[in-house]
Amino acid sequence: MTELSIGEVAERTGLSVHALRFYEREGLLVGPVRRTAGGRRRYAVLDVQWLEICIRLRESGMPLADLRRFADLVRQGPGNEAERLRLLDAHRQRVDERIRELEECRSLIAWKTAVYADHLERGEAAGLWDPTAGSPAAPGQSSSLSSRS
Amino acid sequence: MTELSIGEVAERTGLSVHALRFYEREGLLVGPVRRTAGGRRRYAVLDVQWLEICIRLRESGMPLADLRRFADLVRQGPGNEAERLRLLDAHRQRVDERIRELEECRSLIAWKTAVYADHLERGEAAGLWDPTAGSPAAPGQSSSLSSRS
DNA sequence: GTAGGAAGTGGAGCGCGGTCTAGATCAAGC
DNA sequence: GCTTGATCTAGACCGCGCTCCACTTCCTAC
Repeated sequence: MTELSIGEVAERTGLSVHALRFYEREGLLVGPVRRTAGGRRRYAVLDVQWLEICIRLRESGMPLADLRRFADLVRQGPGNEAERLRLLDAHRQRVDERIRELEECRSLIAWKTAVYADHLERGEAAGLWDPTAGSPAAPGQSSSLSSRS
Repeated sequence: MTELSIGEVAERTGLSVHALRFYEREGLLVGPVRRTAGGRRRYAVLDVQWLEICIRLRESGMPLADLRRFADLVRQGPGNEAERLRLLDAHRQRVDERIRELEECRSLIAWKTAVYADHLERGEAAGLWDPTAGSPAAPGQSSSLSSRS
């Protein structure tokens, strides 16, 4: 049983059957999926592996349009590897940038949670609103973001 | 000139004036923004600081609904710090999770770009399709994702 | 006083990434 | 044969986060 039904693929990839059909319609798959005599889809191992790559790229924020572009390139066969590389590399850079951004946000959030945790530990009465209260130092440039919240 | 017009706030926060009005309508701001006699918004420093927090939280993927909930809590004043903490902390955890996820994706993408770069360096003739070709080891569990692309 | 630009309001529209519906067909088990 | 459940297609619909439109009002400068 080396080929899978759409339901089985949905189960093991985490995509819904709806999403699987949608991806196919949108040209995100490299080859046309094989069908049974009755018209049902039969996914080969390669199809599922490709889907797993798609899922990773999507998870990391690649828009469907780029994913389609990548699938188009692969579908065209050898000869356009430089373009595939550019596409993936540009995406990797965006992912790096996004990670950096998230880490910055994370540090602000962590600092604010520390302010609250500290406040709660000292008891409800201690004032978050008192600007002179000693609280953990703020990260980044701005140092007075806590006064209101 | 300690208060700013909506245009000035847009310029320094990077939000559009449309978005600023939208955020206000959606209850994402803590206090009602002051108005001039003629009805124009005048943003105080605190308003802008709050917006900067909102922007960070949004950037890091907090949905507007949660942001509104947080604004509601702050608006209600002292006494609900524990809930604010829970909200922020839950978000921080999601951000951490997201960073982890992105890093995993990044390593797959980096590996695939390495495969392509390697291929191009050896010249267009070398086969990406040859499963026996020595290529950098794949990260994670799956080791045969390259054969198709 | 009038021109021009910024800002006001309410509400429609949009781009993305799916999700769901309707109604038909297929396939396995009794 | 019949039921049950998975799958099929085409196309409508949705939630989110804005964005834009139409039209009015305000304000500054000439």
